[in-house]
Amino acid sequence: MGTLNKEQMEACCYTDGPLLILAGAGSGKTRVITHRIAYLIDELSVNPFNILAITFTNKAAKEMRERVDALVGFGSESIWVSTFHSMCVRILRRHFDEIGGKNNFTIYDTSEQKTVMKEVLKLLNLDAKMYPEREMLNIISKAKEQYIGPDEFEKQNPANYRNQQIANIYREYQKRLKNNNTLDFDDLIFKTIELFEHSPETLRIYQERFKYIMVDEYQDTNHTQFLLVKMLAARYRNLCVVGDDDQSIYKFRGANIYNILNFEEEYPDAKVVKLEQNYRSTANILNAANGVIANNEGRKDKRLWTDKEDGAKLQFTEYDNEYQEAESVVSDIASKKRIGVSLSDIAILYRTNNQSRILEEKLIYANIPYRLYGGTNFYQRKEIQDIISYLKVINNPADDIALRRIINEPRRGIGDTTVNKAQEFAISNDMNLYDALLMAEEIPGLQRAAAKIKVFTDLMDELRLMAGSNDLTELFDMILEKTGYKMNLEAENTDEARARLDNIEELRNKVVSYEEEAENPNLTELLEEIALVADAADDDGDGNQVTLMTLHSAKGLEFPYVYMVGMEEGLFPSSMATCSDDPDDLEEERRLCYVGITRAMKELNLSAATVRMLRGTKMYSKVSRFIDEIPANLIERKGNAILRQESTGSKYDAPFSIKKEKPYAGVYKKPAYTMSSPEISKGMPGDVAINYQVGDTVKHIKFGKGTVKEMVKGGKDYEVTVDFERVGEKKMFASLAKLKKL
DNA sequence: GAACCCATCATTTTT
DNA sequence: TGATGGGTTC
Repeated sequence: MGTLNKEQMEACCYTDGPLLILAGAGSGKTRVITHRIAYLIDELSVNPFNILAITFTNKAAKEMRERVDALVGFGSESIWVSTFHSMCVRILRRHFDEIGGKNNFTIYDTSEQKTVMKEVLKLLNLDAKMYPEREMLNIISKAKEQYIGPDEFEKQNPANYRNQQIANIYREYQKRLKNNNTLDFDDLIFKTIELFEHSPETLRIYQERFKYIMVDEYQDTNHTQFLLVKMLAARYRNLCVVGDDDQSIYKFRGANIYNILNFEEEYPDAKVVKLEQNYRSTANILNAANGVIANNEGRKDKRLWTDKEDGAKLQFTEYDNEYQEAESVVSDIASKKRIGVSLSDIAILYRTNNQSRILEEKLIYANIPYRLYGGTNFYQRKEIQDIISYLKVINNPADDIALRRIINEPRRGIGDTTVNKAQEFAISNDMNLYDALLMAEEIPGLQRAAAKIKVFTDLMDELRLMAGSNDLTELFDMILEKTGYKMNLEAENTDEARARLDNIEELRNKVVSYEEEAENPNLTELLEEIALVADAADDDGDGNQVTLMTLHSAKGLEFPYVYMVGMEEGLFPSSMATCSDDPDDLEEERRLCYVGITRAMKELNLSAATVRMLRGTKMYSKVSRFIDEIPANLIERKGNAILRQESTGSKYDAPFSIKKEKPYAGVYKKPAYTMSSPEISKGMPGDVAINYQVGDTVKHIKFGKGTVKEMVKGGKDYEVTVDFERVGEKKMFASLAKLKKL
């Protein structure tokens, strides 16, 4: 594992012109990207400043940044490693004014979008039953993903009353955002494209800057992201996209699988490299995954292989009901624990979040610690939103939504009637709510509340003054004190109030750590980080826990032991997909199954329940078709599943409607790659004289002094583990790290 | 402004 | 089944 294999190297060294890396699950994709960046810098002397690496999640960005840091000697800080959204924010902060915006905009999250939409519907006097907020926001989001503004929306859709109304809603919604000096998530990308279209000079700046562009998880990009990348790469065309069409599972959120499938049509001179060697799973697991995904049509032709051993067969058990299933999974985990398996090596994966409940119950009962991913976000809690709203109003008084949220929180006698009057006045005078409050005395009908309003605006003005000094932790504490928010909670003296105080404390910690880390801490950037980096609670190092998560959130992760529960028709694949007339919906479920299977390294246990309580009613389901798509020689069936296979007169209707045996090539193995191709090794990193060994003190250009702990030879490179005085242990490649013996 | 009742409606999620 | 939201009542 020390070096790159042939294809990985090929992908690493092909740097001029468009490149598509089809990276199968577990094929060492991140390694390739990071090594590619290192190669660009160290071997081709590309200025790190000219490199852009785009990821989808902050987590991925962070991981990539760390790995690049470890590989690249110097200058890695000037590489842009960022998500689409934070990249766009960074660009818009400098140029939004060129298309009539303000560069100090704030970002609205989903709940704020919803509030805006409610107001829009009220203003337009539309029935929320006919025009539900959620659906409206969805339609707008889909439009924005297609780079369709309100006017185009009206033009492109059938000219009926409803569509006209929706276009009006869209227009009004945008107007509100603009008045509040805010953008929603989709706008970040939309407006950046708009900026580039409107101002070719600005686009040119970024084209010149980003001479080398890499996009990870390319199968997850939506249309606007595709457009954005295309614009940026248009000049130098050094565009490298990495992805796996078989792992495209985010269609529902706008991902367009054709971005990756048609990459070669978009870029006819594109080079394609396939990474097909899997380093993660046993052969049995891998071939099970291959067997399942082979049922999809219109995929890129590729087949994962491994030189690992067959390993244990997959297990499938059908239980009577979901309680039995959960209990059995948990007792299995308990026995693993007893023989010394680390709980952090175990994951339970399911299709829908609500399946976690029973599992949690049984885990708690069995006294097995677990970590649940998903669920309510920390930032969605009321108290957190409240405090953030204070920060938002201080930062951007035009933010009506945040203002309304806190104007009477805690109670200060400014009720809905008062606020509504002020809001009406604001709208008819084309000003924002805060400005209206400042002149409350002159607003008819507000004289009585004016005194209270003044106390509030004075408080906010005072806090805003404090924000100017940029001592954010102090500002945070002042908000809690001066608004009485903290006092109120303390006075409540309930468990709930104490939990809220704890959450606020946690938010405070985030502010503190932001201030410590930021180069130039300021409120705008803090809020941006909160909006953009709202990942579910940081991993607290406490490792020995079972992981519970949806199949979706498991993408990109791996676990030695995996349980996939709820393998039932109607649940997985979901009934939405089985009933859909778009066959791709079913294929997407299958890809999700493929993702799930390929998370497992050593052992994969699948299970189903014959009867399951679903939405208050008992559901009798057939076993998931995906179980039958796993080649029979790779899987052992237990429980009801066996009864069904053996006796035709089952109590429930024959679960296996699709029983025909699919032709299968059998267990597929390739010998491990041996490096011999002179063509590939030419100019590769690796011809560095190594004059140090384990125990020596060495110096790294960035990390400083350290001691060599371990050197693993692989091919012509060494993977060196060094314990640095300042930053602790790091793994790096001898050829790239350029360590000097002291 | 809080407490309560009824109706409704349910995938997947990041930014 | 159970969470959520709107509307009503005290």
